[in-house]
Amino acid sequence: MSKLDFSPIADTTRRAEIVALLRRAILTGQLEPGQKLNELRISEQMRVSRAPLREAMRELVQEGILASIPYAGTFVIDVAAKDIVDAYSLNKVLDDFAIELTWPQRDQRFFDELDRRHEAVKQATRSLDTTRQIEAALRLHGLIYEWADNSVLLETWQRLTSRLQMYFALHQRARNEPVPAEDLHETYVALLKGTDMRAAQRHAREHIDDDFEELLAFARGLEERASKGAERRR
Amino acid sequence: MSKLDFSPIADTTRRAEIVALLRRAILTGQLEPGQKLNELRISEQMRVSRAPLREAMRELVQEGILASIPYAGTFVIDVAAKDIVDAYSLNKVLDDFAIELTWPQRDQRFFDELDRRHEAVKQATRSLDTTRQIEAALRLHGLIYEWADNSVLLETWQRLTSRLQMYFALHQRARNEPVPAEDLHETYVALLKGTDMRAAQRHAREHIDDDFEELLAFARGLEERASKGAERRR
DNA sequence: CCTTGTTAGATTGTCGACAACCTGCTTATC
DNA sequence: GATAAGCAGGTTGTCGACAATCTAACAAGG
Repeated sequence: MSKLDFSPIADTTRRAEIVALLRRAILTGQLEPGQKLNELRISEQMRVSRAPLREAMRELVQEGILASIPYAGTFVIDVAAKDIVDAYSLNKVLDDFAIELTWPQRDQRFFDELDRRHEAVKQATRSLDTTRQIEAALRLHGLIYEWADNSVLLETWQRLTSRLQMYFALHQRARNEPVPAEDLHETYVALLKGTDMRAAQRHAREHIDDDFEELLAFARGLEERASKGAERRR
Repeated sequence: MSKLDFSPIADTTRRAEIVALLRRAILTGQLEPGQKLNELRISEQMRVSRAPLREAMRELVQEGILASIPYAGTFVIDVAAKDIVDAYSLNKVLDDFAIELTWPQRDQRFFDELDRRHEAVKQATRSLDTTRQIEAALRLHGLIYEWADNSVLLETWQRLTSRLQMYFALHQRARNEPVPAEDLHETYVALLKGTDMRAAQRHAREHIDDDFEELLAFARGLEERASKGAERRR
């Protein structure tokens, strides 16, 4: 009996690869909100028929980052200021819950992984690669969800994260300069290692509120652009 | 200028209809957990080609009630006891939040709608149609989410509800007798009309815990069947 | 000038057929 | 008899073509 246990091999369907490609394009902001996805054009670019592409798009619609209107087209979702407010306020509630569930389950492996991901954030920050920085920060943040041992909660957070990542990417793209925000994670990690759960929860809430103001101001700007930019869908 | 404003007309794609048909079959328990969906067979029964059927199935996979394994098939998700525990505990947290958001927005229209839905539950209970009873109860419960004015929260709850509905349907099917549970809703409605938000939240939590014990016991039974029932997938 | 009908082009939705893949059985080999 | 190779049937994944629908431009009529 071998000690080694293998993980399932990667999905080898075109569909899965298309999903990954499209998701990345959307979450990094390469595909802008409101933009229409032309099936024929994309399928030709990817050297793939429309069938797997369409199936991939259906998945992303359900994932909440694409929106489909029958016979009209499939579009990258529009980002309204209210959406960001909504997502953030729910995120706060979920954070609270995730910390509560994770708290009694913290062990050495948890702390190690926490450090590992924190390190990844620092490194990404140094590299000035904003996309990677966002991904790393979200991965750090996601640890409490992975550790909470509640599959429904984890899945819910991952859906929420897709949007948050999109919002952040747009934000970054608009500002076009990296954000430091390092020390915030420093205290976050420290509190998760500590003994005061309430303090950790409180910090998570406040931590969120910090970047929030800035992001929201940006969102209101987007809102104006979007209201008169319906014709951008082409 | 007419005062009447029209709502968007219904989706007329085959895909949308297939989604609705399949979802209903799953949520009412006509398609059992773990069961495999044969694309050719279903497409012939529905007199539809496989393309829209497959797209519909992709949507339901993302909705979390189907699971897909490449080149092996698409299956109705298995119901594990842990899933029910997870879904319920998250539901409690979301209820709390939904009540908090809805509370300051309650108005006459809210109370009217609350009564309307409560009445629908009573009527479904009298009719002994368990499926309709479940749907009515969930619709009553969903009002606080619709009123909370947080689209992300609403969407999250709807996803969660799909599963809860599936669990309930299985439960009912197994017991094969209707559940009264009327008075529980009576107090729930009364508290939502009252002035003590904390009391309403507390009741929502306890209300949930009530049916929960029973449902969980049932789930453990399912678990055993499922572990040796992988070959039921045909 | 405004409204309504028509038409052409482009795009999405659907179909039937083929290719890739998995599974179980049979057969061959030791 | 056990194991491995190979075949056959069935199912999923993908493709290219056709049908249904939408959009925008233009013409006709008031």
